[in-house]
Amino acid sequence: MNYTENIISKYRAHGFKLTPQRLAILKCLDGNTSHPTAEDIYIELKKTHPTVSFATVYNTLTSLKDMGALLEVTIDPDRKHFDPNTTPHHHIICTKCGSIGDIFVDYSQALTLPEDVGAEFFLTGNHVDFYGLCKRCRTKGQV
Amino acid sequence: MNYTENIISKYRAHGFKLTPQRLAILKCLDGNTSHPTAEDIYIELKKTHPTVSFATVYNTLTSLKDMGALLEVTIDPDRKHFDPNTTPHHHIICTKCGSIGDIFVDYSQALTLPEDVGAEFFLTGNHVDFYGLCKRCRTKGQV
DNA sequence: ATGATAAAATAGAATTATTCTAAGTTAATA
DNA sequence: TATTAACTTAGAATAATTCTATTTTATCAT
Ligand SMILES: [Mn+2]
Ligand SMILES: [Mn+2]
Ligand SMILES: [Zn+2]
Ligand SMILES: [Zn+2]
Repeated sequence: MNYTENIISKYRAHGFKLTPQRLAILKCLDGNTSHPTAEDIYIELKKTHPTVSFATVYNTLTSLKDMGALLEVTIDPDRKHFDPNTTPHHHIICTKCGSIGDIFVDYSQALTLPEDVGAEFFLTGNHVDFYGLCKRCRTKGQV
Repeated sequence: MNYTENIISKYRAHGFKLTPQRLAILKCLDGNTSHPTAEDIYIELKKTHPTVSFATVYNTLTSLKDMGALLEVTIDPDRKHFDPNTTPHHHIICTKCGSIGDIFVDYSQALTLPEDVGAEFFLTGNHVDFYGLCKRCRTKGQV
């Protein structure tokens, strides 16, 4: 069962309607590792569904988030990125071009809180933002 | 030499003017561990400088960032928070009330990239977002 | 001290990301 | 095939941030 099939059954379980727009968004997200913004998805959708609205994109992304089928990635200060891979993982962002890569390593063992902070906060999760330069941006003489 | 004095000399070194508004913003930031938003600072400034504008707050924050005297914290998906403490450190955000705490631990030793990602990205930095519940929010029967 | 001037402050307009609203459309069900 | 709650849509609204044009001022050289 792939991402889309999985979500479709979840959608049905939640009593959500399966509309062409939603299916197109799911198709766009399925296996997508580019961490698209809402606009990226909107632009992609327009190709097959020219009358689709931004509201539908945002509404669907919110539904998917609420179902736990989509993550919001908060690494870019300018806009939200979305990630259909809900396996816990971390990200690295190229500080030059903004491209985002996945890091499937569990650092939890090392990521413990100092005593004073542990007394103040009950820890529920962690996410590492890595910063770097992607291969493309390191290559000299770029266009 | 405290934060403000330090920044004042840096401002002079950069040829920036020292205006009452800038001094007030520096005073507001000095030793501030609340990770305020631009609006938080604006509201605070209004008390002593009723005619101050948002543009001045943003301009000054940008100047401070450019001078390396201020960090932008990207842990809240809804707005930017600012931090006068430029010592490398990490943050924990209460997922209920949004309060942000500091974590002065260097996890770099443990935060290494897997081979494939290391081949694609040249690593320049890291920041850990911790999620949790603050004491206040854990206390039952809150107001 | 005074004047010249580049830099900064201001009000408000503009922009951008996101959310809301009201009206028309449709997937799901019977 | 009809019913209807849920969905889609266009566009308005909101909120964070940036820009613009104008006025003001800190600094520096007289
Ligand atoms: Mn990812
Ligand atoms: Mn901090
Ligand atoms: Zn890059
Ligand atoms: Zn809290």
